[in-house]
Amino acid sequence: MSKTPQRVRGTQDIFGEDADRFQAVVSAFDRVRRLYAFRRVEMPVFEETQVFARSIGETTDVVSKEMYSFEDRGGDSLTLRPEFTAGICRAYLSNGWQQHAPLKLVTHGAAFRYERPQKGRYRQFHQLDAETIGAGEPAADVEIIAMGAQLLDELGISERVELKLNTLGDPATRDAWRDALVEHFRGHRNDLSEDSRARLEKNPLRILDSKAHQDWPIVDAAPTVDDFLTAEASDFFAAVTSGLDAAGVKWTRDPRLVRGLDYYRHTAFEFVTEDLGAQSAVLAGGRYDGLMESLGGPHTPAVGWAAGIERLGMLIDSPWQERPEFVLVPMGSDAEIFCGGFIADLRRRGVYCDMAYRGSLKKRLQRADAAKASYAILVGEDELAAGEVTIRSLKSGEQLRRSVAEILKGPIGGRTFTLVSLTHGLDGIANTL
RNA sequence: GCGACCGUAGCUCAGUUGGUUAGAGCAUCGGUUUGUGGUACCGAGGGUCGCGGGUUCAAGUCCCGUCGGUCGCCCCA
Repeated sequence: MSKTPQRVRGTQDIFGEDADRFQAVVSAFDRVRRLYAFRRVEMPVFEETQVFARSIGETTDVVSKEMYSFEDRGGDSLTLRPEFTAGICRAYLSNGWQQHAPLKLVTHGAAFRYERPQKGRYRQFHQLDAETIGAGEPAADVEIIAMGAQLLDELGISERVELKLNTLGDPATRDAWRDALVEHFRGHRNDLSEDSRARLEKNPLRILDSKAHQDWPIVDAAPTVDDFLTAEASDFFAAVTSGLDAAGVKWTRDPRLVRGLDYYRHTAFEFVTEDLGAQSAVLAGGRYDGLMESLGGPHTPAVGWAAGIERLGMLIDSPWQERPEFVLVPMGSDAEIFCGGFIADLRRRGVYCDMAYRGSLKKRLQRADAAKASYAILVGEDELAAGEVTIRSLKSGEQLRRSVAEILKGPIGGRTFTLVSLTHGLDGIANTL
């Protein structure tokens, strides 16, 4: 057993291609959210425990077992955010953001749940989050789902995911449906799995997505929400589905898709995949019109979703790795000093470059090659004496001498000028100076 | 919290029915070439075989425990 500190369970050191994947997901998210006119917010990583405890209501198991809660030095109970929604709602209430309603927001970052790690599931994980607060119109549901769909499309994984959609109706619908479900499952109590018999008392809606095969016939025979939809709830769902159709977002109805908490109303949706083991959801959300009230605020309709960055990162194609255009290769201490200044000049002009400052010339060129740079810039005594550098194409091996003064003639920020003055004449690049 | 499987070099792994001094590839460093990368060849460093106990003449190998990892169950706000 090593004496050095180890990574704590369920955390990740994300490096290399995984880090590139992470960044690719976040970049796509930021691009798409701008297209939909969602504004960026940055939220605290921790909140008073009650922010999350009240948002998840009576499910005390989750509060006590699955939240990262701790006392600070003043004795206050704080909790690392297990998700973004509750914190954003708290901010909406405490900052008077009602004045901006309907407010379209996105954020992303780390979230924390004390769970057993498995594929696509970590204790510190990372989410994208989108919320539209203060909008009760079905158009808000359509817009935010369409944004999720476009994100998945731009990530190139729309073929690997499917949008499942359901409605939970309004409170009257939900209560009636829930009662009917309980009655139905009680009638088949002895045929249910052990887990589902326990769920019958704690969270009967969850029996609908039971993984136990023996439950499936009973689930299939269970009453669906459609039998209990009020006229308003039915109209709302019809507006959402026709809006999605108009937006060209493909969806399938999943009458078993539910949310356990009472504040969820109407729309529930999940983009699911079969490529992530037991974790099928990659982007999921719904309308949570009752949440603000459970936090003590006024009735405020809202809809949102969250998506796991790691899960999305696992699904996308390997992203393009950024590579330097130039690697400087100084030979000798005078050249190293010169290159330290020269590379700063190049970088101020916006050129992505790096310097190989260790080992023999051979080693330095190997490093330039390993970095997948396009060109190496060699500087030794000859070059210094002449006020020049040698540009070597790492593709063709062609080399040319270039005047330092000419390269640096262009303005700060003059990236194109600098690139051309370095590379023209190599690899068929014409001199356009 | 429960279950299954897995822990050997920095990484990926091999290691025979238990049998001498535990191996390979990749990576790292050096050399063939002290101013020329990708390819090739040569060499070097790097391991208390996760940890503890047991069985045995002998344990990387078998048994028990423990810690860690992976996957699944529960849960999924």
